[in-house]
Amino acid sequence: MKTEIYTIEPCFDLAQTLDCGQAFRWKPVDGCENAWHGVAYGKYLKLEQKSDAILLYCSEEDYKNIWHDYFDLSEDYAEKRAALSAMSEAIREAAEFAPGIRILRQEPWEALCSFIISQNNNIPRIKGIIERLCELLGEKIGEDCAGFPVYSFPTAQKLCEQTVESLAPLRSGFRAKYLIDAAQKIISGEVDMKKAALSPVEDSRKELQKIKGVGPKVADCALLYGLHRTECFPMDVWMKRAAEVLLPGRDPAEFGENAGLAQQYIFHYSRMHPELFKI
DNA sequence: AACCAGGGTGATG
DNA sequence: CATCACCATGGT
Repeated sequence: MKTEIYTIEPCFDLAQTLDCGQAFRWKPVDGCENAWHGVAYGKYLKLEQKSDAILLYCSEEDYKNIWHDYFDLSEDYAEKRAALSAMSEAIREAAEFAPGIRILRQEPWEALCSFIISQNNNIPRIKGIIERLCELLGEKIGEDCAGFPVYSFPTAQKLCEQTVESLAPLRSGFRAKYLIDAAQKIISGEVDMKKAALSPVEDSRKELQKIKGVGPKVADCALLYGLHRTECFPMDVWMKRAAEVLLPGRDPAEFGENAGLAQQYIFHYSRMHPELFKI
């Protein structure tokens, strides 16, 4: 039962949201940035960018149960953008450059794994490792619009049963042992993502950092993208450089509940203007 | 408290 | 073709 659902949302651009480094399983269809497809919550979705709307190819039920929340469509991004723009000229300009960025509500476990994989790594390779991880240990849930098989993201239980050797096909290098440690601690309950979702953010960070391979940066990414802790402002090498130039003397904490969105605006803007940050 | 390895790939020159 | 860098972290 395929349905077409339109969402008329002024601050929602597919390319800006799906290719800004927060999620790794979305691909342009036929290399054309007007249509995208990917997998989340065990479901395949294809979407198209229209001039004044986004078209989702999914059932009404999936839209209500999954995609509306996944794309954070209850939130008013125009308002968030205005609030952030008022706080910093650089953020105003970065947000104007990509006003259609939204913070996705990804699955906590998937976000945690994705950002463990992301450490000291480049985006094309991160995507490759995650794709191989899903092919190796995920469930086949169907076929995409081109007829290729589609796999869900593997469960913690499935990953828990692996060894560094069995994960060799991922070519994830030293990160394999971190993935296994994460799965073991989630399954044993030693690390509780539900708790991390609700605790004061310093406690949430500490909770996730019990996992080997999870430091402050990876914890912040898992919190922001997986648990929607939007006060988190993941600070990596890129962001440090960008912040020196664009936000000198500013503390990300100033941006409050919208710090994570500010980070995405700045991160995306910096990646698209690398010439500004050459030493 | 500095420093270095880990693995493979993209980017740069 | 060689070298560097990489959405960091753990270990020494």
